[in-house]
Amino acid sequence: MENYSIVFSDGSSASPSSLTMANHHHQQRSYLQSNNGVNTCKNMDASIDKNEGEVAGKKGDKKEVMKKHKYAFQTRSHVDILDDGYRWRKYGQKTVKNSKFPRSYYRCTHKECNVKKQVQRSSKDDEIVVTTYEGIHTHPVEKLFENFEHILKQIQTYNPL
DNA sequence: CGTATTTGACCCGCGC
DNA sequence: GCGCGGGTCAAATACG
Repeated sequence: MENYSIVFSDGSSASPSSLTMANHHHQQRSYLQSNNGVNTCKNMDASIDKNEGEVAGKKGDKKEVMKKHKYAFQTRSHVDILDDGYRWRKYGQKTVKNSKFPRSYYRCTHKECNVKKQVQRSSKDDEIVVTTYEGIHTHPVEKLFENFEHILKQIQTYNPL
């Protein structure tokens, strides 16, 4: 878990003054197999646990050991939905224990792009929005402003797989 | 009319 | 086995 100070340049309402990011390196195959490829983000879960309670693993494909790219970060924002240039379709919402705010589940609307993300507001500090990305887009962004894309690139640069 | 959201049902893993 | 918590499906609904 490392901290970054990133300031958005457009000054939009979604602009975080600080951004904390947790990442995970899934280099342990034995771990993957022992869990049927389920939860590959032990470190990230632990870091989120401190803030929000438990985060369950996702059901995975046990046949092939595929890499799961999962990135979680939290921003200070008054809006839940950060426009990162992609289009997301909401497919679920669940209440989380130990949190008065629900968690929303989104999927990338692009065809054959299986990227998912969760958005969850902290119950303690309702200014904090925790966003979890899973997967890598198989297509370019459509939108012009690439603020968040830029941030993601920075994250991936700082945390090479 | 096509697409996105809402929302309860459903599924699954896990602990008791 | 059953209940619980978390994640997803899908039918109904909303919206342009």
